[in-house]
Amino acid sequence: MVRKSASGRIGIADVAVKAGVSHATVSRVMNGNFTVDPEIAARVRAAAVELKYQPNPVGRSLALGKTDTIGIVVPDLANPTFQAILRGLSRAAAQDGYRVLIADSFEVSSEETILAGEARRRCDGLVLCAPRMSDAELEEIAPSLRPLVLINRTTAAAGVPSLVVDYGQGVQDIAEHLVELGHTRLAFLAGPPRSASNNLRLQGLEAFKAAHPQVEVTMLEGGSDFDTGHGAVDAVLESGATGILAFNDLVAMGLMSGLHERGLDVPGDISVTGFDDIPFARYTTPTLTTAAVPITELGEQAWHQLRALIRNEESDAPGSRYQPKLEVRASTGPAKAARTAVHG
Amino acid sequence: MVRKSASGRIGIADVAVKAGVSHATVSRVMNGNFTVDPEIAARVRAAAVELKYQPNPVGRSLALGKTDTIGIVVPDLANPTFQAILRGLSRAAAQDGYRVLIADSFEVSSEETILAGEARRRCDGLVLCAPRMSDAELEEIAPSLRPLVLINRTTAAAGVPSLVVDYGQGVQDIAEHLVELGHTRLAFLAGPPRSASNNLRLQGLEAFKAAHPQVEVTMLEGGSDFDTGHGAVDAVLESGATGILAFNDLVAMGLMSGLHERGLDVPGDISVTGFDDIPFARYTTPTLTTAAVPITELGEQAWHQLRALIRNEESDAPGSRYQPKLEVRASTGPAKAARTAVHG
DNA sequence: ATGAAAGCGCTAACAC
DNA sequence: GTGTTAGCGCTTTCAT
Repeated sequence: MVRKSASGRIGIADVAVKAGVSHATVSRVMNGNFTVDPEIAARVRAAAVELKYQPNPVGRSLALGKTDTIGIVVPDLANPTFQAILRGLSRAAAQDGYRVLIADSFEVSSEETILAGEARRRCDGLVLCAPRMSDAELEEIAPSLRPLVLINRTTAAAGVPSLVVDYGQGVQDIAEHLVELGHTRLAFLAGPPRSASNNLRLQGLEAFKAAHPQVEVTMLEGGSDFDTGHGAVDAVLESGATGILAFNDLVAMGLMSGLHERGLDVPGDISVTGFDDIPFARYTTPTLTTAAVPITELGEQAWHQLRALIRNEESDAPGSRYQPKLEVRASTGPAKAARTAVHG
Repeated sequence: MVRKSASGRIGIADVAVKAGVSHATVSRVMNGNFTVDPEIAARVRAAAVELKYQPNPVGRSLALGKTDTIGIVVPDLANPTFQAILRGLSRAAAQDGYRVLIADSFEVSSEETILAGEARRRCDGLVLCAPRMSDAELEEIAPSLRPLVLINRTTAAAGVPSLVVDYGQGVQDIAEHLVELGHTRLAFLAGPPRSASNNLRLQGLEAFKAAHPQVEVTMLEGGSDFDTGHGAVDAVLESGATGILAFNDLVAMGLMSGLHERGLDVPGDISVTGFDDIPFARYTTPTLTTAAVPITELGEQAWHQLRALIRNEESDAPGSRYQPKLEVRASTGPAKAARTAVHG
């Protein structure tokens, strides 16, 4: 029995009526099933075009058990790193006909769990970006979120690949670079406390300190944006360090700006380094020494991993590690005679 | 008849079985229907918790005819302007329990129509961000996309509010500022050709030229990123202009960087202005004179408009106009004695 | 107050 | 080859 669609919108039933066939046939035609008589198929297609019929994805999703949508949960959509990941992910997924649903947790780790679950139920898979939740919680919810890909975080839960940038190694490379320039007093302007990538940087610094006991490394609290860097000038000067490793490029830029306002020269008085190599980094004055992370590619790879899981294929690289690449530019230079700490 | 859910996942039927009630009752409880006996309701809730049951949003969407999701179509997710709009939109929508589905058209205007339609069918409403398509096409498809909100674009189609930034006025304010500083030869480093906001800027410049016939305004082709600005140094110098209006802050930063490399001083030799007032603008060297656009707020307002349409309420402000605010910083200064055009 | 049943729009197994 | 029918998981009349 064929009824006309009840709602206002054009449904498969309307096309069926117009073409004088059953809605099953319409469905077949719309899905390219070749067992349909060419003549009838043409009639159906004509009716569909005339009525501007487009299958309702919700009905389709319910019947097929898939949504052709993936979700991504990020701690902060304002952060350029996550924007870049989102961009890479969205572009790659789009090429395979998948859309992306975004969920911003605004750095509230308790919210993350809820958001992730909700997003996952609407989608065929999930990318969890540098989640702020604890290892225990992550491991507990991970199975229920699969297919799941982790970025900048790992978990003991099975079948959950993760893509992580080796921030630890990157920080060590930067520190080595500063030491080679003669710096013996360094300071690290840290990122958000719960950030996994910040922890990796801290671990890297520990390794560095162990290898270079003669170098003094001061730890300063921070954040991930310009203002953090700009506001850290006092603390930086107080530390007496001549080589500053900022959490990321944004922080470095804010810091350089603040130092400039104080009449200090970079790298003449102080060398500053960033992290990420965002496009801005090569246009700052001076241009910024940093560690390049192929961050958009990370988003793209996340999709490839997720796609493999969704298709139930063997993942070719279950968990990849990305090595940042040191980019030496103009914000770092030889250490000048040791500065004395400035107090106040 | 109550059957257990067929698929692997926990469904409403499983909870019904466990609680010894019909799934209708479970549905009532899950939706806070108070006609259910408190004792039974408690039993159902307990069963739901124990089974970790969460209603399937797809089934819900099909039954309710709504998805609690909105879509946003942007021409380029890499553009900070659209990122900011997305952020504002996402944050505001999340507060009302709505999620955001993104569709990036990658500046391909033919793709926009398809993407918009697809996104719309999965969502309860759509935000179309500075679409590149023609007025005719926009007007034609707009009705089928409603509830629809336009950003930086208007249409004759009925019931489609739009939020537009008055880029024309902003550009005029900047140009006036440069004239007051004594500049008589200006150049505009344009944005993407199909960009509506670029057209608005061009219109603003026409108005400016009409009001200031004595001022020479050179038009230069451009784009919307750093590289555009950086690569425009030759053209800028060739123009002989002393006051350069860059399409946006990114272009301005690229240009300043390029000028710096040539040993030219900003604003000593040339004044440079941006547009948007992205956070970076106050940290460049020199700090950037620009026109501030409350772009995140724009995304937020887009949601409020869309929400009103979805709820079928009267929109309180059917189509708002945002005035950019001139921010004078250090990248603009008095014109020095007229430079002669540099050739080659 | 609760269960049975219809229906949201679609796909797919099953008959013919 | 095509129509009939039974779901997909949920909400919501309509009976009781």
